Amino acid sequence: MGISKEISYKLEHLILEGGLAPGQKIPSERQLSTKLGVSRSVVREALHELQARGVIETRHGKGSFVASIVPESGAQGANSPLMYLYQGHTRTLYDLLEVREQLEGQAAFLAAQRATNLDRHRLTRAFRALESTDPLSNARPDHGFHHAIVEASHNPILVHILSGLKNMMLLTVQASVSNLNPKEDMRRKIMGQHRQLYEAIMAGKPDQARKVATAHVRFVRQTMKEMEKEGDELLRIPAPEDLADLLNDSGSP
Amino acid sequence: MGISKEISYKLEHLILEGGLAPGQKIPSERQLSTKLGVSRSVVREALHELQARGVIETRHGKGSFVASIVPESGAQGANSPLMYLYQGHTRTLYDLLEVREQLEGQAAFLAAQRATNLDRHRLTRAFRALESTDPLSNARPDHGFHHAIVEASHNPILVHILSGLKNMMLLTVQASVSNLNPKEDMRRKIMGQHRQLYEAIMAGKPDQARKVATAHVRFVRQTMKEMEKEGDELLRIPAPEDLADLLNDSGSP
DNA sequence: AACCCTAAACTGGTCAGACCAGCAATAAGA
DNA sequence: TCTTATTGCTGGTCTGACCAGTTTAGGGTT
Repeated sequence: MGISKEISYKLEHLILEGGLAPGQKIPSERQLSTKLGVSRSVVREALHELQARGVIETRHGKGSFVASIVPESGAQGANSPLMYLYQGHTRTLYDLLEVREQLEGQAAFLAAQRATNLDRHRLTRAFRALESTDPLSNARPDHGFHHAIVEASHNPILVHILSGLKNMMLLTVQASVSNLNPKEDMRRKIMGQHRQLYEAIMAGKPDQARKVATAHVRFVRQTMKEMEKEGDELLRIPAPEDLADLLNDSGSP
Repeated sequence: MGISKEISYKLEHLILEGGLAPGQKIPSERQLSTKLGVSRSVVREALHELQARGVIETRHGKGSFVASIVPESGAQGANSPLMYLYQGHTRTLYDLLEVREQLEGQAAFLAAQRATNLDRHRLTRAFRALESTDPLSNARPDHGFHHAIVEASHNPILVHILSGLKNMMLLTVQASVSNLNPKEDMRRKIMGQHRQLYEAIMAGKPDQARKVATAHVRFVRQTMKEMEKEGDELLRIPAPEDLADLLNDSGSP
């Protein structure tokens, strides 16, 4: 394997094994290059890879630091390959919701079929919390409600995938949810959908639960699509159109 | 933002937006550097980042290629938390197929909607390969066929999730498919389902495609109720070297 | 003509040294 | 003492060279 990979592997291993604590500064590129006996290019690429994976953070003029392994979200889905891949891309949101539509539907279906008394109790509590929430900070209860449904499906695979997707959504367009709800009209509709979903599951009607759940996600996706007109210049980057032919003209013999 | 980040973002954006298909070769570093007006170092670091994220694969002397996220490379998907958790447990298979049922259905639906000519060509080739296969070694063509469908859906999230699930299935009960097919009766039924699925997608009938796909997975799940297999393989980790002191001795003034 | 082998001409991988830009501590001047 | 300019760190970019795999086109040889 390439030297670069070896270096990045060594560093990552060191960091993860506890040799370097989060927040700690790692040696400068020039120091590493001399000490490791490789060129600075190699060190840079290795660091760049670690940076891309979220292991370290680099600041111009200061140095590189071990990333503070972050927050409370837990290790499980946070550093999935999916995470790194798509966050920040607008279209990702639609892809995400396209998948979620099916999975939430299935989760609701199974939940209506297999929910135990404990599940129903949790679900009810989550639903009540959802009802008595001010429109602004309702990202958390919404998450809790859907999560309760998924767990009631008793399918751990489903739980994992959906929690991963949910995390990705939060990273991709965190603001969109809070942008969507404030409109009183929207909020009422979503509230109604949640209630329908809740009642279908509690009544043990799988097919209806699926129908309502998919419709709910589809509704969110469509209204979110309409809102896209405005808004996001945040991560916008010069038009990729002229890049396309650039890439194409080398593909054909 | 650094130039490097912009470049990697541009390329990633292009790839995800479908400008570059999986497996396709991207221009050489030198070409990119001149066309984009930056140095080769920057291009290298950008590519390196994409490589670290699994978006592209790079081979010495050949070039860089858009990663067709799957099979034998398996570096990142293999050690997903999910892997360790569930492999070997029988029930996992049902959970897996319960989820797959929905996702394959959605993939077929989207494929019937959005397949390009190139997609149709690939799909046809995969289907032909599936037809002319002896029952024994048909795990690979089956994988190829379904993978072609998913990629035709043009939803990278779907591609990733399904490829992950497929890997898990392979680990969980790899032999099951080849145990299922040898029965001539089964094989013919599955063959018919594949043909129906193929034709629905090629004819551009989304709803029918979804129906057939979900029915197919459900059929497999139901007829697969007596399998139990093994599958144990882990990634070994090379011996870590003691450059810990190397890193430590630069931390103190 | 068909074959094999070698010599370019690609590709990515590494190296060296230079210069620019952000940052921080220190020395110089008020 | 306070302010300012210098100096010396840091990462970021550029250049041009060379090494190492891969492919391909020629040029023999049979």
